[in-house]
This record gives sequence, C-alpha cells and structure tokens, in this order.
Amino acid sequence: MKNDNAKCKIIFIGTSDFGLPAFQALLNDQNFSIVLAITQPDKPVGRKQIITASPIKVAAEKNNITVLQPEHIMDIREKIALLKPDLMIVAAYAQLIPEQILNIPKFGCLNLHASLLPKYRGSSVIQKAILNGDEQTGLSIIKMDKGLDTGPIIAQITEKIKPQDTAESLHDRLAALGADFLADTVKQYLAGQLIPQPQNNQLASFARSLKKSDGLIDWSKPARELERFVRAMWSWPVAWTWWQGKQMKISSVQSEPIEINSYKPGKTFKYNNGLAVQCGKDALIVKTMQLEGKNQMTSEEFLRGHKDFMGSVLG
RNA sequence: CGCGGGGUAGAGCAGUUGGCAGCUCGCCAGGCCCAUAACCUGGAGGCCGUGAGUUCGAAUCUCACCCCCGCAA
Repeated sequence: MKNDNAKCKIIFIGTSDFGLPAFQALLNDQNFSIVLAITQPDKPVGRKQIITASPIKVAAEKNNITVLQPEHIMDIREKIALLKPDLMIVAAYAQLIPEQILNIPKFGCLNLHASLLPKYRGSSVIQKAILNGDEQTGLSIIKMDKGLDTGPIIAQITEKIKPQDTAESLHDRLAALGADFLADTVKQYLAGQLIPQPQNNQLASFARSLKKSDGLIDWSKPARELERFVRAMWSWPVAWTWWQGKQMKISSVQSEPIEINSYKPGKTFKYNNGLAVQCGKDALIVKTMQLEGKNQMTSEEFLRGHKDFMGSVLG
C-alpha cells in the first residue's frame, strides 16, 4: 500500500465538462493525489442569471479537493508553489497560463487538447474539424510551453468523425476517451517512457473561439458546406438564420444535399413533401428547426402552423 | 425585479369593436383503388396554463401567479 507521499502530487486545472472524465479518472487512480483544483470563478448562467459553479468545481468538492478560482491564475502563484506539485494538468481552462506558473511543478505541465496538434490550436477545435470535413480528429497531450497549444507532443490518439457527428456528440466522445488516455499517458510520462516531440509549426492552424454571430448561416455557400456547418455549430451557437425579423435556428438538416439550383439562395421550397432551402450550390432539406420564442420542432410541424413560410427567403 | 415572444383538440397554429371554439396534420370508422404517405364520406377528441376581478355574457378586457422559449451572460 502506497502512502500519500509516494503518490504523484497533481494540480488539476480546468473549467468545462470536457475535462471532467479525465479529472475523474485521475481522482480514481491510486497512483495520483490531486492536491488542488483550479477553475474559473463562478459565473451567472441562464435566463435567471444564477451564479453557477463550473463542472470541475462541483466534481472537486464532491471529492473533497480544495478549489481555487482566481480571476487571473498569477494571483495564486505563491499558493501553487507552496504545494510543491509534481505535475499540473490542464484541460479546457479557458485562460492562458504564464510560464512562471508552468515552471513550478517538477515534471512540468501537461495539456489535454481536443485535436491532432499542430492542426487546430485554440478553442473551437472540435467545431473546426467538422466544419472542414475532416475524416478524423483526436486528442493530443502536450507538454505546455508559454505559447497557446504550441508545446511538444507527448501522446495522441485519433477518433473518426462520423457523418452525423455534431460538435456536441464529438465533444462528448472525445471527453470520454480523455479519461483513460490521460491517466495512462501521465503514468508513462512519469516513468520516462515518452519523449516530447516538437510540433511542426509549418502545419499549425488556429481555431478562434466562437461567438453567437458565428452561427449565422450564409445561404450563398454550397449546401455540402452548410450541412457540415449545421453539425459543427450544434449545440452552440447553433446555425441560425433570419425569417420575418426573427431568428430561426436550423438544428438539423438532411445529410445529402439535393441537386437543385433553380432559386435564389435562402429561398424555401417544397421537395418530396419536405422543406428545402436553396443554397449557393445545391439545396438542403431542413429536418428540425426552432423559431425564437418557440420550441424546437420538425419542419413538418412548423409548416402546419406557418402557411406563409414556404416560398419565403431566409437570411 | 435584465429585455422580449408564447401557453387554444394528440401535433403545429388561427381566433381582441367581448356574443355558439376554428384551420392543417394526425387518430378512429367506412368508401374508392391492383395499390398507396393519394382521394372521397363520416366521427371522436377542448377546464382556451392557474386563480381572482369587470360584465347579462370572457379564449378575448384588468390584476396576480405558474410554466415553456429566444436574447443577454
């Protein structure tokens, strides 16, 4: 039986639920001792603006792990140093960590990242992979340096992107894969079995974080591209368009575009009893949608109550 | 008290000078057809979110409350 002194002392840094399975795996592993969790401050969420703790904070408290939530992580540099951590692990923290912090742990600082680096550094990396029509993406664990997702790669695994994958479904799958992947990789890393490989900066690309407005559909783009766009924007910010001065979310479309180019982009028309929208090249069949103020529903249901919709122009 | 839309048949929606509750789809029964998600005939299905108030009379006007949703964060 190992005592706590023999365990690897880890500080876990993360905010969103992407890092949750990995965090949980570390907590459950007898080889590790999580001495501190660092996460973003509680923030108002939802229509009622209820102050809500991050998923990482909730999980940490459930496991009696101390939680710190500094505005800036530099504010707690001293506290981190006093703990003399062996390793720090970062997963979806949403804040750049300065070198002075990265240098504190004996074995440095590892980051679990949701793409195959150097492709897609940054934050909206899962969306980007779907948007670009990639066949596969994956997880990378890198040893962090002062740059944003620029550190040398320690381990990677790939994951196929399914034709029906949304950013949400792919996110959940990658997050789940992160559990064993991280725990195993950390052990091998501590055992000195993994050698960090520098990233090829020539191949690097960057995915900036998304805003609500990034979900606005440009109907002049090809249908094939917009189909990926709808999946990439789900479940946030969601692909949306304008109709009669109101926002309308397009939550899902049929995967195969139809080869019709008879209308102006954004024009709606009937196709096999379904609702089709003309795009820049070919057209898309809308499966489910949501008008602001209303619930999400199938296009069939929507059309029942909106006889004037068919034939209008969106966007 | 952040801003705004909404709650009417199983579903989606109409319905305010207050006056018998409607449409499309679905469902049930029957008919037509070689056949059908097509078409024809008939039918069932409503505490109009809840509670008060105004009125001869309220889905409709007034007040309070509950619930759903969009924005914002």
